[in-house]
Amino acid sequence: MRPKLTLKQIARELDVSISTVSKALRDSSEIGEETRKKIKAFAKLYNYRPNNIALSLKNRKTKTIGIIIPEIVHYFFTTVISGVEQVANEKGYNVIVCLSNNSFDKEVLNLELLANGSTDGFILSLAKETMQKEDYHHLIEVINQGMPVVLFDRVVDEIHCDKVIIDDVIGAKKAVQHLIDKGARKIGLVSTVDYVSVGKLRTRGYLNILRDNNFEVDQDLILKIEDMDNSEAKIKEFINNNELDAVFAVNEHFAIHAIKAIQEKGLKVPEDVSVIGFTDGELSKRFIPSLTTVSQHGERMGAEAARLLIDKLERKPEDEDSYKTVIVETSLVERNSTKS
Amino acid sequence: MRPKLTLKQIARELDVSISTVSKALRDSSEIGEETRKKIKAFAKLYNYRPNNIALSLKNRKTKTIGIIIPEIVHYFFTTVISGVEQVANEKGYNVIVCLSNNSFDKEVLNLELLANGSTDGFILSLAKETMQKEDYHHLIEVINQGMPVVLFDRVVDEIHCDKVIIDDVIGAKKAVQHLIDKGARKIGLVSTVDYVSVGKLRTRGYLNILRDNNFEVDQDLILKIEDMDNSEAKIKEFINNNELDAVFAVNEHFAIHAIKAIQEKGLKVPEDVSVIGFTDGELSKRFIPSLTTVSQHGERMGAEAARLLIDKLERKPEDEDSYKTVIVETSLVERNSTKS
DNA sequence: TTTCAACACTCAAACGTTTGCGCAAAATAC
DNA sequence: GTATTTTGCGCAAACGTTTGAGTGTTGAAA
Repeated sequence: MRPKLTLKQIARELDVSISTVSKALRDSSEIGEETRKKIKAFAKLYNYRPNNIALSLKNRKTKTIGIIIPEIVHYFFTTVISGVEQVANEKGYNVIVCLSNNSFDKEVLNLELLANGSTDGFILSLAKETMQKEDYHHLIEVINQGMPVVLFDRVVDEIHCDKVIIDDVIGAKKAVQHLIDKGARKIGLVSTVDYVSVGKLRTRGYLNILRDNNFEVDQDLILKIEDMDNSEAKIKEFINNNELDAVFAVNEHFAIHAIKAIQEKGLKVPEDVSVIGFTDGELSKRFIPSLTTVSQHGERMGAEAARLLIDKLERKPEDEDSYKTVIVETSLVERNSTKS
Repeated sequence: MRPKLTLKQIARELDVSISTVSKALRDSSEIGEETRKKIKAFAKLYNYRPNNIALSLKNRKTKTIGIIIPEIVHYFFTTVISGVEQVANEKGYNVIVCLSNNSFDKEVLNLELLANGSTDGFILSLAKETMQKEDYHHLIEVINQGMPVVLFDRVVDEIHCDKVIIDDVIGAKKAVQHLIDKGARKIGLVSTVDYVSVGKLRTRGYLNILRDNNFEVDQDLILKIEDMDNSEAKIKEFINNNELDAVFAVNEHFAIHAIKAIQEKGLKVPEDVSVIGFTDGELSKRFIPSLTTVSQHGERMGAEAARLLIDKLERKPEDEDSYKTVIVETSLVERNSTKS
């Protein structure tokens, strides 16, 4: 077990100075042909690699970007990570992933950790708890210190920075319009409570498109789920108490629970009731019937976020610094839970 | 936008030396009461946080562990990350996640990156391509340089280090025995090609338990899938060409394709044919019928791996260094794809 | 009055790099 | 043979931190 080689060791071994070694390895013309060759040969033989930490300290940048997500066991977020990773690697950046587990405290902790030199900037989706508390000072503090931040998916207006979001309203409209086009008249909505911004926006899309089509809005056809744990029961009750011919659910899980409930009620999907979900995951593809969904293209979102961040990192200090908001378009993926 | 505060700046501002500031903040008794208070107050006011990079360089450790996984859009791996993260955070470690995307070259790249000072050690599951090539010199090199490594799930004997695996053979036996107990006689196996170690081991479990029960092994009842892309078609063909009363699949996807094929053939699950999968994910829980599976407890594996790694990191140099292999037990989760 | 310890603080080295500058010797010019 | 340039290399500072050793002042014991 030989320990890691440093410039100092090479210098001692070859009886030259540290700077000579450094310069030789970087092909400086200051160093003579012969010495240079000798040093490079030695370095290659013993597989010298510069120490990243020392480089980071010297250069005052780490070539690392952080990403903090609310939960990793979640298809959408993994696709985002995947997108971030691809772009980052392409541009020579490293990715460090942290999980907030939807906890405010853990988000703060992670932020502190990443902000104290470990990363050059980061990409973040807010924890649920943070959005409830509406306490963003930790993020604002970090941004004020000059650390570039890109928010994605779960964003708020109070934080000024680059953002990547989807057109939740438009996505929802597309979905509901599709249901209407296929003949649906009584369309149920299964959403989340309003402090989850995506729930609010998708609900707005639903309402808007109903109005656009001169449909009446019936509040009884709208279910807002507070607690994920009893969502299954709530949805079942909702389905049983209403005569619907279509359901728009703001995520995969709700959609699947709806389908289950519909089938248990003795009705058929999509013959009797059509169902559309939001977020395109494994589940949507593999479920029987496979789910028609609004795909949010997580990978593209991650890629956009990474591009925004790296652009900011590599721009000259204050070259121009307005904050951009990139909207990644959703698309309707038609499968078997809606009439074709 | 005020930039990050350093010891030097505090020192200049308060007209003391850098070391005084450092010592005051660390409550050294060398520093007088009054000065100490003044410095701490100032640091608190301006929210001073020591620079991680500088600390890493000084201490020669980063308090960061790396984890390299073949693909992140995969439920099992995300649960492993989740487990690693929990234990790491508990012990004050940071986690940096890299993806090899099952590519040998990217695995090597990631390894180099993480090994050059960015992390104190890492946790890795081998890329498929690496296992095909059977080329492990990059890992062996890193281990020889004294970097602690823990391998999980996809491991090989050629690499000497700590390992966390599941009892694939036993898990498969449990599954097949369960099928036999429920009366199955013609049990099909849907597995992967043998260079994927888990495929090989689960196949072995299947074969062993058939022998233990004095069943004949019929090679026609064994399907080995090479290419994920055409797995659906292959499985359909397999199901159609054989009269089975049960199927054991080595992962969720294969299991679901099997169920689809069975249903399309006009048979019912579990009444006519029982199906058991391996790996317990979202899909298994939510599919209709929900899947009976062998759960591999990814979270527990991640936690174990992190514990092994951190133990090694915090042990005195060469306190004792044998390599351990931890086996995380699988358990059979009975749901609705098998007879009860 | 001298001696010495205690106190409160500063210096400087170290972690592993990079890089502008300086300096000697060799090579060229006059 | 002297003056100047070129060549080849080393010194030292810097990034931000920690820490043992050193220093100067004070106060008390001898």
